[in-house]
Amino acid sequence: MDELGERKIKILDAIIRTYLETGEPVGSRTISKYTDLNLSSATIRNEMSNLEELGYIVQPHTSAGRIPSDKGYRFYVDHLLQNKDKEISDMKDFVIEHTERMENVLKQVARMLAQSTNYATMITSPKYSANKVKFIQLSQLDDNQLLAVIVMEANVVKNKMIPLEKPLDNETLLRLNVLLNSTLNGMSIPEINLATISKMKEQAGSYSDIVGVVLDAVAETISQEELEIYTSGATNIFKYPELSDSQKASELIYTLEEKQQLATLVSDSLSDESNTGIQVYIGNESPIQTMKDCSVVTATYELGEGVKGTVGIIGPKRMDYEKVMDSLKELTNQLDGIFKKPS
Amino acid sequence: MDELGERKIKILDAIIRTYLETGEPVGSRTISKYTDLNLSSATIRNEMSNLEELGYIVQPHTSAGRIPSDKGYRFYVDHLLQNKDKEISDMKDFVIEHTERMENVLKQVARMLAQSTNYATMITSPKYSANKVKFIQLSQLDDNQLLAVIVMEANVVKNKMIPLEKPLDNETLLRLNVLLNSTLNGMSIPEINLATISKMKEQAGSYSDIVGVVLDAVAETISQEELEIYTSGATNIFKYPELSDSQKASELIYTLEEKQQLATLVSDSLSDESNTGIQVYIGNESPIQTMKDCSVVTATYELGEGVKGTVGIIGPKRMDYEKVMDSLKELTNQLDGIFKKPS
DNA sequence: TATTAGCACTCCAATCAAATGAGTGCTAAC
DNA sequence: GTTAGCACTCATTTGATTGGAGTGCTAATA
Repeated sequence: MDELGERKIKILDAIIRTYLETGEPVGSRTISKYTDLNLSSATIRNEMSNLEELGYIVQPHTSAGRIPSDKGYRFYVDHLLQNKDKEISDMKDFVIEHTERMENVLKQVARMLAQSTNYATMITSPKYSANKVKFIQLSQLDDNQLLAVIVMEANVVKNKMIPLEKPLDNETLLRLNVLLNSTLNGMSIPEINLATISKMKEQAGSYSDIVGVVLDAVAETISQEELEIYTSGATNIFKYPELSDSQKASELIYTLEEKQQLATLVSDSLSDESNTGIQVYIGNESPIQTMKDCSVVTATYELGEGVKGTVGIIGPKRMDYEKVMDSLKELTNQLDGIFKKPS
Repeated sequence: MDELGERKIKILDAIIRTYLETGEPVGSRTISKYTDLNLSSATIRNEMSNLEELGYIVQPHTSAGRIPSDKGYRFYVDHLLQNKDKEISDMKDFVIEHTERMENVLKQVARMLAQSTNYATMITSPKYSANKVKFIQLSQLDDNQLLAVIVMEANVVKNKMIPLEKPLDNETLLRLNVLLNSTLNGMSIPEINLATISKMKEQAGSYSDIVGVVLDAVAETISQEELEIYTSGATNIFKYPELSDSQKASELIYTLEEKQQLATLVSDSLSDESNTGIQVYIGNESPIQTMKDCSVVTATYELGEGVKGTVGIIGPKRMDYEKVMDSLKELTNQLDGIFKKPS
């Protein structure tokens, strides 16, 4: 709200709102008519000229209307978009079916969000770094394979097949199971480091050779954290002419399909924590090059105890920030704790 | 090779081959020059006129060259594309990294295939209907949860969380495990029907109430066959102008993203088995409406014992059928048996 | 009788000019 | 400080023109 002056702000606000609706450059006459400022188009023109000099708006070409610059959008998001904390009553409720496989829940969430917003969406699996081991079991599958089943605190189950030279006898298997459970139980992933492992190898005593193989496999499985990213609604971008020419559409959809690049967004959004938990990247603010003509809004959802994931919406710069941010708030609220009670 | 006559066939062949390369309607003059027929353009014109009457080629508009009709492509694929069984030496080898998670292998295959062909690709997880149960284990996870781990013949592991009212004592658990393994071991999915289950409930005797819950959960888990479909290279369609206008591209990419519709292709391709295992759908021959401007080539891969999956390539009608079919053959060969030796 | 040369005709695609109109910037008056 | 008025700019649309590729048909040819 700095040195802009109230009138300029009102005009900027009007310009941006109008542009968000129409997607067309907006001219002085429109503003003069559709605001309660009672100023002639000429005056508006002067102010617009100023606003342009200050970098808030931009002319696509001489003698066209103005459109917001990245700086303009930024100002709008930071200052003009008052979060009026409106009642969520009229918000479409996110009916999340209670499937047990988290994967399916996430896919579903992405799809619903895409449908209700008409933008492209992404959601990551939660990062379980703070998650603890709850239960481990080794079973002899056949003569040369061992199956390790590991259950983490939030009922995340991991499986690992371990090849063996020769079968283990029952007693060894039992001991191993006891050893694994008693040592690793309640530990979180960062705590399971080399020191822990070598200590266990010591305790294993005479078996230490075979035990080593097993331990390494188990440790690897536990600590390997696959960050899955699910996207949906990629084709929604065709609804916005400014994104739907072959070139841009292709690049955008490619990044959504390939997903790796999206990971940068995630780490960004998880670390830099504003108080609301919602982050807005406008145009070049996004770390992803192909999204320079887009805006990305991300939010963090939390299932308690540092178990966090990211959900994001990708749309044109003139996206409906208000609706999008509300949707994300609502969604993260609902998502929070949905996995707490299993099934 | 019916009543077409050798010369007509040669001309048709030339037209299609030229069109496959250029993507432009091909005129009589081009054919007259680039074939060894030594016929003037006028003669070619007459023949083309005939071919058009017979429905093999089509004029986009008067006074343009001809392009193949669906019927023309069909003839080409059925009769002109002699599978010369060329040495696969010059084929780029599919280097499939040996990750243990099948999911990742499939994703990788789809991606590589898309990259090497420049078309969109899909691949399904194998259908395990004939697969047998190898190992089952129930574990008491905590006071009100049981974990069932089921391993199938091809080392496919399934997990299921079973909610309990009150914990089971050790003996019951042991008995259950024995019962499950002794009864279900070696059974394939279709064999596990209601009769089997109720018989087991009988055998369970006094526990039958609690056993029922567990059995149902296990049976459900085993029989629930999730047909996963992975796609890749959707944005490759932008490389073909005839597919890359907003409308078509959007619809196509949407079907690739949503995937459900692709399932119809799969069942089709698994059932109707030609001797080569390769199926070609040209334009409207495809069961999927949005692909009427595309051709789809599918192949079946088999991991032995009726464990089958489908892999497919989606491209413009003027795709390089020869290369595509070769690639698929090569791929299915490599894929066959890759999961036989675990890890 | 089959093939070919020649020519009129069609139609797409590219090019260009003029007309349109939304919007600006500037100046002079209020 | 605000406004009316006017000249100017420039993307977009429209229509007319042209060029070229290709066909279909007819008449000549082998």
